Amino acid sequence: MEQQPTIADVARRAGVSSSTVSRHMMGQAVKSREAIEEAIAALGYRPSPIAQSLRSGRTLTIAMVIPDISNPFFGSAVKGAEAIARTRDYSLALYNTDESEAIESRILERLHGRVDGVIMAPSVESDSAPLRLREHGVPVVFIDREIAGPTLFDTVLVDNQGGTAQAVNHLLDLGHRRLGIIRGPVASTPARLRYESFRDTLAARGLDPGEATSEDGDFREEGGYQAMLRLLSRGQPPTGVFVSNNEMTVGAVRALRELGVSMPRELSLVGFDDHVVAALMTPALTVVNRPSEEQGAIAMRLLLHRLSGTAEDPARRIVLDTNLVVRASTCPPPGGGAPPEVARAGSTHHPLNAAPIDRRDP
Amino acid sequence: MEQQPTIADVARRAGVSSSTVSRHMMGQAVKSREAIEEAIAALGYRPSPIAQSLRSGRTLTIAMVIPDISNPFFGSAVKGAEAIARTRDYSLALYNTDESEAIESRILERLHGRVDGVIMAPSVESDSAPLRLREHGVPVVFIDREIAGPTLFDTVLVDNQGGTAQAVNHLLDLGHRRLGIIRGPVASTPARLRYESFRDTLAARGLDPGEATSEDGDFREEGGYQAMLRLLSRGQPPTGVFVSNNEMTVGAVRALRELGVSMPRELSLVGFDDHVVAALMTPALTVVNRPSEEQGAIAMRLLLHRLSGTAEDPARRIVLDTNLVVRASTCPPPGGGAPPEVARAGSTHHPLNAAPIDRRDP
DNA sequence: TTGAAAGCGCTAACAC
DNA sequence: GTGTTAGCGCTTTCAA
Repeated sequence: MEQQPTIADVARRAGVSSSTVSRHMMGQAVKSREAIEEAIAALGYRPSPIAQSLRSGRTLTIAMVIPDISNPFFGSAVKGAEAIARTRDYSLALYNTDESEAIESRILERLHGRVDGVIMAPSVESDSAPLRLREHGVPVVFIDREIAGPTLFDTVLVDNQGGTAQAVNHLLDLGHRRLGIIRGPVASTPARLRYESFRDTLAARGLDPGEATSEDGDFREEGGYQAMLRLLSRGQPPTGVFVSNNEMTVGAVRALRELGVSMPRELSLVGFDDHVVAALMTPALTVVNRPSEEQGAIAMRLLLHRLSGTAEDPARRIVLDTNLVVRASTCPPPGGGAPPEVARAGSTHHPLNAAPIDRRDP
Repeated sequence: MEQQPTIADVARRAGVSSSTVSRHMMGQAVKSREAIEEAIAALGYRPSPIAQSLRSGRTLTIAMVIPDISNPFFGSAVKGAEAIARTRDYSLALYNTDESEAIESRILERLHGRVDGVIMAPSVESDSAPLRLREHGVPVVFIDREIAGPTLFDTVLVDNQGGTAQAVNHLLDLGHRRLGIIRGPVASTPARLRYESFRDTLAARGLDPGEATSEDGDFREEGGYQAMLRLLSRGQPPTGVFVSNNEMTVGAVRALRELGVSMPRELSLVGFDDHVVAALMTPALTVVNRPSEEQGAIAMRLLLHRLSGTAEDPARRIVLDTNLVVRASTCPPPGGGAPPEVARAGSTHHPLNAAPIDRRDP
């Protein structure tokens, strides 16, 4: 509970000036090294990071501003980012926006001067707060989402279009013709891209996107639950449904169970984002998977690279590949569809995730 | 990209001294308020948090040091803690130890002077790093785990003994007599307490704990998987198994499926910690649940209370209740056991989590 | 090789 | 009510 010793204390004890101690700390060769080291050890001296920051103008801290830390995707991304940060002696300050633009903008306002850079998933594409940060010289890297306008920021996305196309084509290949989608908040990048790509893929296959049913969700479990209920209350409910993210998928499955709709016999489901346990559900879920920890790590690397400031590179936009993990929540539609051989052609099969499933009735 | 204006810039523009500006910022009444406010707005002045910290000695940052951010329990705890912190204008710095004592101690060393307080789940009970932080005047609150010795730190635990007893008694009530446990790393608080309580509960019910089979795990999925494989390779494998945490439960279920062991017909399983999707697996998992977000929030409240420094209260030790969520992964053992009515008596049933489950074969 | 001094941006005595 | 001054702990000129 005592006062931390300062560099002046060390200098006094070693019989030198504080500049000499500072030089020693900076790795310069110094005559009185031994005495200084003795004093440092005896006093337990540690330089004050705050004072160092005030001098250097650098905080060695990166902020990560994300919509929902309890979403496993963001949890993994944070883990990946933190691991990289630590290897470079940076700390990670975490902020949760709860998908709220208001909260996000309040957080961002407070970030000036506290952090050297920001990794964020903007809650809406119309967001202008990142631009203000940028104007103040704070580099920003987008993860998973971006904002409208010219590409000014380093960005790490996944191939939302490709992933969605994989999912939709998989359903079409199985023979489904009445498709549905549970969207996310379409003001956000991934929700918009996944929705657009859903429609584009249908059109590319000669189907009328207008006939597909779609419901709004909010990227949360409850939203997925409600959306699925609405989807099934239609006169002609879809036989194949694409759900735009992991949390909503959980809610959608819950709705199916409550209504007693058999999956995949009556309804096939493909989700975006893998859950650890998607493989363990019965039926195990067919999902579009992506490297989430890697996504966070790459964002952090981009940001630290920019902070190292060697070059004024143009903004980089990195798009990571997805892969379709075909499990048991998809099959041909009730009326019959394409044969399985055709259906599964072209889809990526991930054997590790498709562990044999005990179908015996408990 | 321009230089941030300082308080001196504002003072100059408003035609006053910087102390007057400072007073205004601190909420004092000031004659030249209008001119100052104009200058602040025109220049976009924001006080430097670093400089404020250097003066005040406070960083308005709390560190949270946890073993695994991608574990949903810790994810929720972080979410709860961050929410409380933000209401008080504190930031949360997150550090992931990956269950490694070495990494943890390196992180803690770097924390001096960077944060006002620390919330942590020590990786081992013999950990002495928290004591060093404490000596340097940094308040520490333990979450979920604690260290050996006198209670010097505020601590927020769950009722590991009570929760384990609920689980074990549930299995015994169902008629199981050959029980098994998959332990966590017993150098950590929850792993030790859950293991001890497992044995104590057996003894209290007149059974010999020595006859129960136990396997070491590491609180990770892979450890649970391996432990379950070993457990089942015994001559007389248990009919009821208690798994000490959520990640290991996922691994254990995977092992059961690979081996084609039917759950719960051949083997009943109870896990500690709920997963969002535990309810969606088939069979849905019976688990010991606890309020994880709340646990993080309480830890943060305790810490901020201590920082407000009004009183030198003794350390507080808060133990949160668990509740047993009975789902479908437990039933009487193959040879037959107590009738279900008796078996389920005394267990806490959580209706929301026990949604009806589609048992039809897909 | 080293010390003295200035200054990073802010706040709090202390005077007036 | 306001300006002057000192100082939080550090690093880096500038001289010696």
